[in-house]
Amino acid sequence: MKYKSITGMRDVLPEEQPYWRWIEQKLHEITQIYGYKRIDPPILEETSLFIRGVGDTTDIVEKEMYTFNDKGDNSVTMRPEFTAGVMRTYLQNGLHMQAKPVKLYSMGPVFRYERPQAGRFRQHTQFNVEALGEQDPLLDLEVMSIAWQLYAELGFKGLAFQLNSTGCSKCRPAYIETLKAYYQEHYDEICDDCKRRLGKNPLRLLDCKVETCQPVIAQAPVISEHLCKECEDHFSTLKRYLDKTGRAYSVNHKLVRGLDYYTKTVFEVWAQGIGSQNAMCGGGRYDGLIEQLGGPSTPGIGFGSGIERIILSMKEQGIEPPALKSIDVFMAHMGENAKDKAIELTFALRQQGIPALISFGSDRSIKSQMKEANRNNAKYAVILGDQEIEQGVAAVKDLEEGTQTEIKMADFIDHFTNKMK
RNA sequence: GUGGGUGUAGCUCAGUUGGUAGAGCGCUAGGUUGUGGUCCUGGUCGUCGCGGGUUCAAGUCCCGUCACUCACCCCA
Repeated sequence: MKYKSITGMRDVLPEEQPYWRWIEQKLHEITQIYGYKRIDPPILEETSLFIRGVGDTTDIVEKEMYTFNDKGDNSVTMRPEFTAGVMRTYLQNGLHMQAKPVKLYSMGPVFRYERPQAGRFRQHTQFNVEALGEQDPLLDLEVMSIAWQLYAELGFKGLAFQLNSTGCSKCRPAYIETLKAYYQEHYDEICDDCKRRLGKNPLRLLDCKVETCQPVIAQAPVISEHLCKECEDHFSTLKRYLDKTGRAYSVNHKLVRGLDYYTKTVFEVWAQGIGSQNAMCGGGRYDGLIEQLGGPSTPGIGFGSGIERIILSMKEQGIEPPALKSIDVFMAHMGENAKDKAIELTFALRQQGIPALISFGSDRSIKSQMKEANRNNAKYAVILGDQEIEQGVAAVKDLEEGTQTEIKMADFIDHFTNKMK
């Protein structure tokens, strides 16, 4: 075999399509219930949009982007996430002039050049929900609830949010200084990765999985105790709203996010079956992002959810999607006259919206044609041979019951259209 | 970028102390005269990831390389 897929790129085979179909359908349904409208930004954007939007010191920007120069010598990048692109189209198309909040969702592929592993691919599919122009924690509740309701309706049990607040530009810098000072005191006790994080991304210190770092993390200052009044109020109100609506959550002081734009609320939903990549969705508030991108100061909140991860977890938990439409009629035939008639009838059925297959070739045994009907899970097999043509009938076998009857040719289409109603 | 594991038919895998390939599933044809799902029988399918080395002889040992996979990093 000469060609194979590129590392980290995955084929979605027919067997998996029912999962996709189902998730997409639920997503469209539920976003509509909450009044969110679909928006599709392009995959390719100016590279600087992501550098500015995601943060120039993040891993995503530093080493994971699919960036190249196009034929006009412009640096372009295949989106590594949705939010920056959605913000760009929000500003470019004047959505920020509309009544607030502006509530949007998207779905499509995103690209990150990472080493693939369970639940992590270089191309994966996200759906993304964004709500802009409102600082009320009610909006946090609403956005989080979309994820909640979607997973619940897909059949996930025991859902719970991981929840934290990462403060804002007023209170976070002071907390980070406190955290750094604490870690300086314990410098000899922490792992090499943490020594690096201390300089580059101190919030991630809390997230380290190395055994020897755990005692240090356990005693570390907790951000939710260092929030300003505004952030504190926001956080406690959100928790109250979550309680009120029965959304389970656990406050996770270690939950921090890798993108620079998050403020106040951050959350994830965890799931089983996706290896160590346990977040099925992740998101939070980004009250400074739009201004950062050159727009008017506008609060916002959103999340992304990886569809491949949802599917992995569904499989792990034995959640089956509804089957796609199955075949109703399989048309078997013997002889040229019968084949001509079979073609006519098959296409007439299809015209009526009845799923129908017809056997290919001309000299196949009835036996093998019946096997094919069975393999395709057809409900009925229609058998046409010289006898039937002569008598002006079609033999119809019910493959579930095993019974067989003859239908007059003149009644054939009506017979099936009535049956399939 | 770092570390562990694995690479044999379309799929899941077996291959014993080195002697030049097997099973199940699938696909296909049959089990008498035009009928499926169970059962039985036959058939189809492999440069044993790739390159080099040791050997009379390598799927089996050694080296390299690539790919896949799991984990770290990071993230959906």
